[in-house]
Amino acid sequence: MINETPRVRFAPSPTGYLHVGGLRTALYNYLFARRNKGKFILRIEDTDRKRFVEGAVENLITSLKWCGLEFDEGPDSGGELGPYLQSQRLHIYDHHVQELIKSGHAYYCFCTSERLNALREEQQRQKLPQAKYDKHCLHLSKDEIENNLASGIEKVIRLNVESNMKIIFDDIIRGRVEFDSNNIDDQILIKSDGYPTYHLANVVDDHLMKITHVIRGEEWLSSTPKHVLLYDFFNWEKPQFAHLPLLLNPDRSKLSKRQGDVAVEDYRAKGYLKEALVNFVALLGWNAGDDKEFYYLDELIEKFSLERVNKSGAVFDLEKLNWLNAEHLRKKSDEEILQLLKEEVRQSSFADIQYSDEYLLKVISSMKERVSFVHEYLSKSPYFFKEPNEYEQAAVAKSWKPETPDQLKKLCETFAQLDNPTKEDFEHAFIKTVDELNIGKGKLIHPLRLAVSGLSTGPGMFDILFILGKDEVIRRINKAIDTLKN
RNA sequence: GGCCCCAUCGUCUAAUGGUUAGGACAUCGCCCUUUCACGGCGGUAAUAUGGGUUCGAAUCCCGUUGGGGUCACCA
Repeated sequence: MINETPRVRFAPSPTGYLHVGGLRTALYNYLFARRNKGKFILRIEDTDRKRFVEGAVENLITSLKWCGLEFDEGPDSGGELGPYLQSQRLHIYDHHVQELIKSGHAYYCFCTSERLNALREEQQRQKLPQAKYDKHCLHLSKDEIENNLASGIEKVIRLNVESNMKIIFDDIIRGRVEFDSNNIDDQILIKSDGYPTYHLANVVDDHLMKITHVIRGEEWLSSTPKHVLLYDFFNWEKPQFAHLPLLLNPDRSKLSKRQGDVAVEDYRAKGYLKEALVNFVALLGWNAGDDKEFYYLDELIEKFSLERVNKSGAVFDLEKLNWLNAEHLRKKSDEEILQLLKEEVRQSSFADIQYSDEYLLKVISSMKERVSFVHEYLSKSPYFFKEPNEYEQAAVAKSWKPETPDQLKKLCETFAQLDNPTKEDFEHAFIKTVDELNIGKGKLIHPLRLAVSGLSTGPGMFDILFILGKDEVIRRINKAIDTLKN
């Protein structure tokens, strides 16, 4: 145990997508493995045939890889201790559960769902503290069991939990946790369809796959005593447990679909950078003990430790995610952003217009401090991609005066004389014009911005003029004069 | 309801017996500025509560309250 290389796993059920809570669990497992030179394993817990979702496993892997979490062993990456799909390990669970039956720690149960329901209702009517199976089938005779088995009636296999036992385990995050076996039900281990339940499968697989640390969500804490019992009954060494605090909705309930996006692919589709998502989710429940909040994955690996994971749940705060996205986006080089922007343009309504890299790079450097998402280059400065067709109402009312058209015409005449103007040339020409007009700069600069961009906000005026170029600027001014003259 | 977990600004968190309880997001104000941002400066804002222990408690113990999780032939 001491010098064993750590082996951890992320064991999601393939429900169709990667939940951000799942991403956080996967990330902590990954960081722990990389930090401690261990192995990170992906195991798919697909033992519920009713919940089978086509393509879910592929989708899960795609999301995980998009985030940069590469696993060492898993369904599509091989490994010595596979298969890594539980549905392909049925014979293994079957083999092990037979041992339990032999040793008396598990037993066949032939109770119908009608009897189980009646039992539960009766227990509720009596206001018993909790509903539990009454161990009816534990007391069946050998012959009865043989006959039932031979007759082929439906059966399950249950865990035989003894009463009056203390079940204690140490959790890395929560410390010592204690349960009373009287509160633990005779959990079904093998379902009537022959598939194992989570409890059996996860213990058998974690043992066989030599998992050293079980790092999972807090929702598993209350079923951990069942797992501890199984390890003891099998006479297996237990892994170390670390139950992570839950990710919460703004109302502090467990993060769920009803209150917003929960799938990694949703955030990806909304334009969040993987660096930001990973950085954000890492900080939900963990910190290095200092004030650093901006991290890349490799820095997280270097700093991560389970000992610094918090105990209490954390609200998934979109505002902070947005801020981190902006931070990560601004830290990228213009060339990196160029690639992202070209992809964004390709998927936009401007797809068939050609913009040169040189042009887009100018747009990027002028807008970089003003956007939080790549798609905002298009939505916040559409005028770099097409001429304005309408003009911001409030700004027109505020700055478009009766004398404005004539002043802008004069400005156009000055611009027209420029030869391949730089930003400074535009500025000088502008100043010369307002001087001749004997008006303040502000008198003309706002209408000019409006005429050229249709909006009242954006990069420096002369940056916009330079990026657009002389001919386009003059064209747009004339169009604005025509449109707004009324 | 039983069992289990948790409890510092609105949110994420730091402070592992001695701090004017710190930082970040958000928010508000000021500066910068032709606009909007970025940036800079500053403000509002927290130890749930009652008892202990201690010279001293956000920190340790107990109770209360509050929140969450879990009680399936789902994971």
